Amino acid sequence: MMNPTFKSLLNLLKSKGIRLSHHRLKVLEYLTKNFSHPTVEQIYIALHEESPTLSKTTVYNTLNLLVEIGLVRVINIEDNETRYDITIKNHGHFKCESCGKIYDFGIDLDSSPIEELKSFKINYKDVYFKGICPSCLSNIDKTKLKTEE
Amino acid sequence: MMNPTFKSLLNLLKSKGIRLSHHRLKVLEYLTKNFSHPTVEQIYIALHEESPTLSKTTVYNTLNLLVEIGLVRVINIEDNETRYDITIKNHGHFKCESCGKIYDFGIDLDSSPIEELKSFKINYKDVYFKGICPSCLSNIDKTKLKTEE
DNA sequence: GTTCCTGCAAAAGCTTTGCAGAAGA
DNA sequence: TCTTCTGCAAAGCTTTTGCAGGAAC
Repeated sequence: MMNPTFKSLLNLLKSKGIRLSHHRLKVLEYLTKNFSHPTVEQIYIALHEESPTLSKTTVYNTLNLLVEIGLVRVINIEDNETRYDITIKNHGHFKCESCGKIYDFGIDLDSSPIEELKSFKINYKDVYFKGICPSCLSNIDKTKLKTEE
Repeated sequence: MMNPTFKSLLNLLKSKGIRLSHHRLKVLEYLTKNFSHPTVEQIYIALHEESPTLSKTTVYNTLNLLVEIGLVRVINIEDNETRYDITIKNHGHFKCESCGKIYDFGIDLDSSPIEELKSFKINYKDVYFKGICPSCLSNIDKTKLKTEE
């Protein structure tokens, strides 16, 4: 049930003096099971079904808390939606402008440091790409073929 | 007064059938003169002084229009502030977490395409870094020295 | 003279806040 | 028991919208 990674997360929270309340655990569990870069709304809707007493305020509070202690990253790929990501490893985010899905991709910006920024202290690096994903590309092709028939 | 770049911008707008109204020109001019990645608020406050009839709605409308036709880029480095950038050339944005200033830096992600994304159609690439800028770093050092005196 | 733009006010979203009651340690 | 968390409602922001009057062409 409880994988080692999840358990180590809980220990980290405990060590910071953060109470492992029912709702916080639910939010954490959701994030570790769904790497879909969810919005607050998505998390709330999903968890509210099984925990009807959960409020959106608590989802906000919990996410802000997790971001603060560095367990969760904010994804600002779009200006009208804030998304959250629990994956720690270095990666970029690609958002499909057609279906809205967000894909992770590996990218290592540390291997060749940027000369211009050598006297800057860099704490976070975000890479956001936008475009059309392969699945939507092939759908567009099909639509074209149909139209041209 | 009107540099060639600015003139070519106007021609581009004309060619798209966009009217060169007084307020639109003011917003465009502001963007070409201030590479400070301003927010809507900053543009509004600056221009409202000389053009008191300018409304915030028009600033929003104009910026959305310019983004739509690809003349201006949206910067979502922070989730509580949308910034705008008229520079076309490829560059990343560094935001100082201490003073809030945004710095441009050159970065070329096209030279080594990402294998994982070879079947994706990529339309936009954004690179956002956060940390502390040299100026704030030296201030922190000075403060430390003072405290330790 | 048309068409499009602009400003105002209101509405729509999203996120935060204050506080009393509930739950965790 | 004491501290912290939670939910509700309200407030605070930013951004969008509807519409009548005004400016651009």
